[in-house]
Amino acid sequence: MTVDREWMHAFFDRPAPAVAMDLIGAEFAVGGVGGLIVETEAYTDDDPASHTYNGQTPRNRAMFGPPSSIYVYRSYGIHWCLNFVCHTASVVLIRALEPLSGLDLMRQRRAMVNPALLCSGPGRLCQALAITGGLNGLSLSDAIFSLTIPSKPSAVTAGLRIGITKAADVPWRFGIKGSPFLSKKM
DNA sequence: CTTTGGATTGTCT
DNA sequence: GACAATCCAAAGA
Repeated sequence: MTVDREWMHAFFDRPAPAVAMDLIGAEFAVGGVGGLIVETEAYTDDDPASHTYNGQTPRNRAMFGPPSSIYVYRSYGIHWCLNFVCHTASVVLIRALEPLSGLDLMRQRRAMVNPALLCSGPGRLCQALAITGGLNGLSLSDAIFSLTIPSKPSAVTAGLRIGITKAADVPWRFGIKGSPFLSKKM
């Protein structure tokens, strides 16, 4: 257990783009509900598109937490978005999962049947996994979470981040090209 | 105190 | 493709 936590800390204590790339293909679940991470985005501390760009505030406080903790924020007043904290106030936004376990619960929470629509977007994924602001700041080593990094790296494609206006030219979106579970084609 | 603008999604045309 | 829904932190006055 201690080993797991330390390994996880080391994995996340690196620049966000590297972590974002290595998370593709990882298996992530909350309370046994989850799947394979197929899409991520990186935000760094000196990134104009990042919530940390203007320093620490009450909202982004969790982004300054230890590596392997999580940052959850509300988007457009409606949705929640999940981030994994990396080195120095940089984070990885989890944008899409390929559902593997707990499909029935996901369908119930999302009021959707099509598996391609259950977790294909940051807001959808949080709804399917029941992630809310109440989990903000928790550690991924907490018992309700499970995260398994594959021994073999996946074939990862990089592209431009989605839905932002600042620093929109940085290729820090990562994903599995051709996956039907992406929020948007790569 | 007031205004502004989203790291989105579902629905309608 | 266009747009409304709906919250609240951040910034400005």
